Amino acid sequence: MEDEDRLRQAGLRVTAARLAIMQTVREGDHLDVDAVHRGVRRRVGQVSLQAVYDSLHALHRGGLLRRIEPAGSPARYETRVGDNHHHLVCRQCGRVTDVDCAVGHAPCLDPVSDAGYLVDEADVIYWGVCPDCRSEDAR
Amino acid sequence: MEDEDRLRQAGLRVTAARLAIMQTVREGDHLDVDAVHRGVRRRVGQVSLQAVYDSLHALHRGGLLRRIEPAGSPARYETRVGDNHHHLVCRQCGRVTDVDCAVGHAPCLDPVSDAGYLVDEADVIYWGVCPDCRSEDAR
DNA sequence: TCAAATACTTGAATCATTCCGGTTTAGTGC
DNA sequence: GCACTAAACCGGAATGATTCAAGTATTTGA
Repeated sequence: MEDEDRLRQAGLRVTAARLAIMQTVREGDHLDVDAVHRGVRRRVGQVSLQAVYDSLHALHRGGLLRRIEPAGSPARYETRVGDNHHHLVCRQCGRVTDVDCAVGHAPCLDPVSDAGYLVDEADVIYWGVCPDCRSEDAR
Repeated sequence: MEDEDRLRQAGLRVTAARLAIMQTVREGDHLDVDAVHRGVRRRVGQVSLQAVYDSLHALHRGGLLRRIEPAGSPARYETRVGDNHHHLVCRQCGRVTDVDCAVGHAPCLDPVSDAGYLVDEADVIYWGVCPDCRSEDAR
């Protein structure tokens, strides 16, 4: 499905900025807001940072984008939604890499005990050092 | 083991402020920095917020405290370290509740594929609505 | 085509956290 | 017990991602 339709389906208006955000995020690799902003401007010219914040929120609320926020780092966005995959985060360079979920389909949504909570999402972040930084260190 | 010994073992000096921080965090429930600060002052009088930040970092580095940082919320601390348990976080009130790990002993440390990362920690956060907020909502 | 709702703009505010330079204190060796 | 040094602590200022606010522009569907 096209971004345009996805936007409409989520009850959002279609604007050049939003389409550019979707493209930018899709082609990028877990970009932060600033990187998205740069990408959007490269595509469609002047767009304010606040508009990017606004739209990212709207797109996230509408389920078109997933937002991840590793401790101590600004928020990052990706287009892979709905499959509840997980993330590897490099402690040194901050790079984020997707990992599939171990436990099947709509997985990892069930804690051992839910303590009465109504759970709707699980965030799993593996912290470590990425291959590049490892070889960097070895030098 | 006493906090005093734990501090020394981590190569940290023993101060009234630090002991009070340990106590406060132990008796509290995933407190944020401000709450720790209030608790410490109740116990030992004037201590600066910066000292609390400093000490919490030192204690975290020394492995005496675990730090959790759910997206969009200030950092919180707990004394339960080393067992890699997980957390339920309430979307409405921000409350944090411990959950044991599903997968045994030193668990959840192995992603399906590590993509070449050297993984040393896993953060698992289940997002939902806590019992209190649920009954609040039902009203 | 027009009105209403939504999106975008600029500019300022917020707030947790960090940085800095100076002062005090705990711990060690005498 | 005393002095010395490194670690802790202090107040104050800076940072930086994010949000708020109020006005202007654009999309949409009637």
